[in-house]
This record gives sequence, structure tokens and C-alpha cells, in this order.
Amino acid sequence: MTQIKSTKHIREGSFGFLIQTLARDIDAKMKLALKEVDVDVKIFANLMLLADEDGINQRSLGEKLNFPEYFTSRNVDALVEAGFAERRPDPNSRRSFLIYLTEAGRQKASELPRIVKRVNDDVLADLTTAERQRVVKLLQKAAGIRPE
Amino acid sequence: MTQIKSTKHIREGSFGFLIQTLARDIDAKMKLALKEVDVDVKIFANLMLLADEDGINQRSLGEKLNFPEYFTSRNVDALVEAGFAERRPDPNSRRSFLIYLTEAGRQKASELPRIVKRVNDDVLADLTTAERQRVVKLLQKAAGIRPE
DNA sequence: TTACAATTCTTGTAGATGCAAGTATTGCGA
DNA sequence: TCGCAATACTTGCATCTACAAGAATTGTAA
Repeated sequence: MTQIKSTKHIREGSFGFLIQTLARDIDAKMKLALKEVDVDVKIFANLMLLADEDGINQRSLGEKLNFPEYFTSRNVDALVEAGFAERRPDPNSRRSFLIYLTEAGRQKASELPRIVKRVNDDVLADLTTAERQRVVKLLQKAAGIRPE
Repeated sequence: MTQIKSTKHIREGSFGFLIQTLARDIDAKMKLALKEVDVDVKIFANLMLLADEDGINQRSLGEKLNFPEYFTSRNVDALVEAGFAERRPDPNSRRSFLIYLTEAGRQKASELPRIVKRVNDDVLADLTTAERQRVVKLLQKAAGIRPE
């Protein structure tokens, strides 16, 4: 018998539904894992990015993470408050700040990659290594990221 | 030269980061698309599911969508308020309701699949048909959904 | 039957998020 | 150089979300 186009079928075959379901799941798992190192999930992405490249302004920080401006603004507030980063005046413009990690921030950031890896491995437990690589490549393509 | 393990590399190769980025993007697009048919993104998943299978209680509605209970409770509130569904007493238990779509709800639900399809197609524009099928299969596997 | 646990649903509350409006600064064309 | 648009960032507010606690009902075991 041919497959009925039930909404269940549509839903579970929907890229969007799958993404949303996985996003919720990953978010909860990250939250939990980040508790171990006392990092709020809210600031974690910023912290990792700054470890790689600080001395940038908030706008470009946000752009690199696909975060809206107001979000970055508040995230930097939280980073500063946690003692992980500081805003320094931009010598080229008085309307922007350059964000630098503190030593504490850099230290904390170094603990994050293993957390990320663990959560990813957990979520992808049912996939083989080859499948993981394939799905990441496909998602990069969908997200408009070209692998270097 | 070998690839440096920059956080940028880790981030963009991270399943979690990709999922979160895509989730945000899809959510925004769905919100926009659903405005055309005057449906809040909050209730849209419930509406679609109920079109396929109503007369179930809130608990199983939530389970099918991987939504927590409190979320379903408020979603049904919204559905009822919008005139798309009604709570009827469960003949088997006074502590649960069975949720049924109204005619308006059923009518509205019938407009949704094409919206879902359009947004999915938009997000997946850069992927071939074969690639789309592959990524959906892989995500289903990661989400623990077995294709029938 | 009685007491206690489990089920089903709701709600209070704190914090997160998104939008739009606001401030300050800079760039640029007339 | 004057005025207006663009840039960079912040904030108020309404809404949403997560968590935990609560209320009503039902199941169960002694």
C-alpha cells in the first residue's frame, strides 16, 4: 500500500521539525554540561569565539555567530559581569568598543571544546563517523557555510 | 599546510552550532510565512498534528511533538482561544480532556502543509533533492525517529 | 477503606528573547 | 560646513519559556 501523506509523515520528514526538535534537545544537554564548568549557555558561544579572535567590536562578534545586535550587547554584558571579558575603547571610533578576554575568560574558554565535543557525540551517538561527517557537511551547505 | 583547530573551525564543524543557527533561521522564516495565514508559530505544530489525529489528550499531544507538558497546556489554551480547537471531557477520566479541532481549525490546518513545504524548500535551496533526502534521513536517525 | 503514589493538567515566577525605539557618533553629499 | 543618513550600541517592554510547585483525579497496595 502506498504511504498516506499524514501530517505525522510530513512532520517527521520535515527538515524544520527535525531541526527544532534537535535544537531543543541539544540546548538542554549543553545547559547541563556547561554547569560542570560554571558557564551560562548564554555566553558560551561568545566565549569560544573570543578565545579564537578577540579585540573585535560587538557588531562583528555578533555577525560571526549569526546573533542579532541586541543579543550580543547583552551577552557581552554577561561576559563582563562574569569577569571573562572587558570592553576597551576602540582607538578608531568612539562609538564602538573592542572586546578582549581576560585571563579568566581565556582559561575558561579552554575548557569548552571538550564539552562541545561530548554533547555532540552524545546527540550523534546513533550515527557512524562517516554519517556524522556527511550530516555536518550537508548542514553547512544548508546554512551557507562553505567548508574551507 | 594542516588545518589549525581554531574555534571557528570547531564551531562551524559542530553539529550543535549548525543546528542552533539553522533553528533560529527557520523559526524566523516560519513566523513570517505563517503570518500569511494568520497562525501563530506557537500553535502551528499542534494544529497540524491534531488535523491528523484529534480526540487525544494533552499528554499524548505533547509527547508526539516532543513538547513538555506545561507547553502543551498553554498551546491548547491558545488554540482554544483562537477558535481552532476545543477541550471535551474524557469519558474515561475526569482529569484529562480530549482535544478536538473545530471546523475553523481543520480548515486552517489544511493550509499549513504548503507553508511548511515552502519554508523547507527555501532553507534547503542550496541542496539537491538527493541531498535533502539524505540529510533528513540522517537527522531522523539522530533524533531517534525511525522512518517507517 | 485508607493512605500514598502516580497521572494529568495548570499556574506563578524568574529569566530569556525579540522587536522597536532610543542615544551617541561618524560619514557623506550638497 | 550643514544636515541627514548610516553605524554601533543600548534599553524598555511585551511576550515567551523553563522550572518547580500546586490541584484534581485515579490507581494501588496494605
